[in-house]
This record gives sequence, structure tokens and C-alpha cells, in this order.
Amino acid sequence: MFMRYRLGHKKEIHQKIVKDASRRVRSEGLNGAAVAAVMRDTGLTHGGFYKHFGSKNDLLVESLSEAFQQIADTLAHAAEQSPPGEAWKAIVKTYLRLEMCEHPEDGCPLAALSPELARADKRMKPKIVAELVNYKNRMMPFMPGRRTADRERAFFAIFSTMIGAVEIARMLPDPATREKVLASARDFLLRSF
Amino acid sequence: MFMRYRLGHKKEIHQKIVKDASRRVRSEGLNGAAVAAVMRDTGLTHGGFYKHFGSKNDLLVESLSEAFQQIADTLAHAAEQSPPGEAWKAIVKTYLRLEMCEHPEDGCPLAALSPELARADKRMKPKIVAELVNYKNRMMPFMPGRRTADRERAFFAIFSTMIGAVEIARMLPDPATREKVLASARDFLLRSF
DNA sequence: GCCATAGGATGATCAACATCATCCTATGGA
DNA sequence: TCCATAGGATGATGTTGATCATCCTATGGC
Repeated sequence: MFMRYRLGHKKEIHQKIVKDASRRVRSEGLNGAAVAAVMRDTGLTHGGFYKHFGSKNDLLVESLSEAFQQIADTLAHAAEQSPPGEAWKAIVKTYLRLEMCEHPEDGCPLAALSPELARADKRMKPKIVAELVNYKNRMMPFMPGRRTADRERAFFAIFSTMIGAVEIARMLPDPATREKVLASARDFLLRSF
Repeated sequence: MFMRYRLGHKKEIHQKIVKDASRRVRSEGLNGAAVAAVMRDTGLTHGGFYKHFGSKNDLLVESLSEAFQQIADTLAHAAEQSPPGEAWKAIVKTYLRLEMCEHPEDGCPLAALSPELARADKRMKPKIVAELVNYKNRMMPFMPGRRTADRERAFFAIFSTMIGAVEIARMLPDPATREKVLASARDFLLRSF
């Protein structure tokens, strides 16, 4: 069999496109990830795109999945550094760092895209919901509360607050004000459970 | 002086376009409010648009202002029905009603658009921030806490939670699940201040 | 060194939009 | 009744972006 590139090369490129799209989608929004722009990020031209993806939607779905996995990893890692009862606090502190707020491209897709995801195409909706459920399931073990139902309520309350806080902060022009919003949410959450 | 229409007619149309755009922007997102679509909502065709607005951006700014004013009115009204110390509770209950969650076009522009607003054009940014500040100032008197700084922290914490909860709920496909998210946030807030 | 081909580049097509020039018409005042 | 005109309609233009057909070329195996 003939092959111009070594085995796995195509998969690597595919993954690089997904990663670049994942960052772009978070920093620029769902329609910020134009095919040509993403391909340029990757160092290619727009034409080759359909050698890697069946449609732009496929890329979108994959890039969202990538984003969810990334912060879930980050947060789980932080949680695992802490004693079991304190894991949720590590998550709150990590999520609400000014650094994370300043870099949506590395942050949580929910804080960057929730309303757009809520309005997403019927096609994408089930995949998005699946990602969200998976995210929740990965965070649940770290949430405070004895019974599962308690931890689920805690997940919704804590993540609602964190997402809203980051979004409000990101609308504000000055880092000091942004930090004030993040601190309000942090203090509120840390003294409420 | 000649005039084909009675005085004030143009202003009425202008306002109707703004109101239609305001609903469309909240339900479909910032680029959901295409000029032709908004004009169709209003019962006109796209061509006349520039007789009413200098640019699409002008419409966007006005429609956001309209949206902020609308929920601020709704929430202030609810707050004023309650005894002073309880006003913030009325706001929480009003904001987190399933009804409001199901109808983004009548809801809070922050819950519908925050991330898009954060990424908005430099041109619009100052106006958006001004609207946000004004919104906060209108809500501040109802917030719990003795000192101004306390009420400001309460505003950030409460609105962060409410915005995030509505956004998460709106991503979910089933009303019962949505209500569970809203209830989690409601219970959390009502027992936390 | 040769060549078949996978991966990528170029350029075309089609659709959605914003913007604007131009045309049309119903109406308020004489 | 008549007409000047404000408000609205039609249609053109330019741009951006998705998708795809076609062409190009560097390379791994011989």
C-alpha cells in the first residue's frame, strides 16, 4: 500500500484542527469558528477542510467535546489535590480565578457559550446535552452533600453561580472590577455550603 | 409644511422596530436579528430600514437598551410589591420562574446574551457596560445587606446565580429538568442571605 | 530515481446579509 | 381636488462564509 504521509499523520492534523477550533469557538463564539479562520490557525487553507470533516457541524461538535473534556480535566485535577470534603472548594477556586476569566479560549464552554448552545441547531442539541450530562457526572463526586440528590442540587447551584459570575466579569472592561465580581461569587459560594 | 403621515408616526414605527428587534435578539442571539428578519417582524421590508436607523449597530444598541429596561421594570415592580427586607426574594422568585425561562424573548438580556455581549464590538462595548451599570443601580436598592458594598456583593452573587441557572436550564430539553435547575438555584439563594 | 496517491491548495458556486440608490404611492394641507 | 413629499418597496452591490470540484505536489515504497 502506498502512502504519502506516515500512519497517524492525518489523525494528528484532525486533532490539531479540533483543538484550534475549540479555542476559537470559546473565544469568538459559535460563528467565530469560520472554516477558513480555523484552517488558517492550523496553518492550512480552507479547501482541505472537507478531507477531514464531513461538515462544519461535525467540527463544531468535536470542538465542543474537546472543550468540555479540557475543563473537566482541569477541575477534576484540582479537586483531586484536595482532601475529599474540600474538593468542591478547589473547583470553585480554580473556576473563578481571574486568569481563567481572562482566557475564555482555555476556559469552560458553558461560561463562553451557554446561550448559544441553548439556541443550537436541533442536529447538535442532543450531543450538547450529552456533553453537559457527562460534565455534570464528572463533577458530581466532588460536590458537597450526602445523598446524590443533594450533590446534584449543589452542582446546579455552584455551577450556575460560577458560570454567571464569569460571564458578568467578562462583560466588564477593567480587571479590578472583574476580580470584584469573581471574588463576590467565590466568597458567596465558599461560605454557603 | 407638508407631511404625509401624522406627527409621531415615524417615532412609533421606530419604536416598534426596536421592540421587535429586542425580542428577536433575545430569542435568536445577536446575529439572529438580521435587518430583513426584524423588518419582516414589524411588517415592513428591509429597504426602509435606513430611514429609521443609521446602522444596524444603532438598532442593536437601542434594542439592548429596551431589553434591559423591560426586565428592570418587571423586577422592580415585583420587588416593590414586597416588604422592604424581602424585596430581593421577590426578584429571585420572579427571575427564576419557569415561565421566564421558557420565554427568552421577554427575559433578561444577560441570561440570553452575556457571552455575546462580552465579545461585542469595541463600538458597542461602552454602551453595553453603561446598560449593565444602570441595571445594577436599579437593582441595588432591593439587594440584601446593610452597607452599599454588601449590597453590591449581593447583587453580583445573586445575579450570577440566577443568570447561570437560567442558562443551564435553557440548554436542557425537558421542562421538568429545567424546573429542577431553577428550583436548585432558587432554594440555594433563598436560604443563603 | 520513479510513480501512484493522500493530503493540501486554488478557485468556483451558492446563500445569507448589510447597505444603499432609486423608484413608488398614499396622504395632509392648500 | 390636487400635488409635494415622507415613508416604504424593489432591486443592486459587495462581503462573508460553507461547500465542493479540480488541480498540484511531496513522499514512501519499490
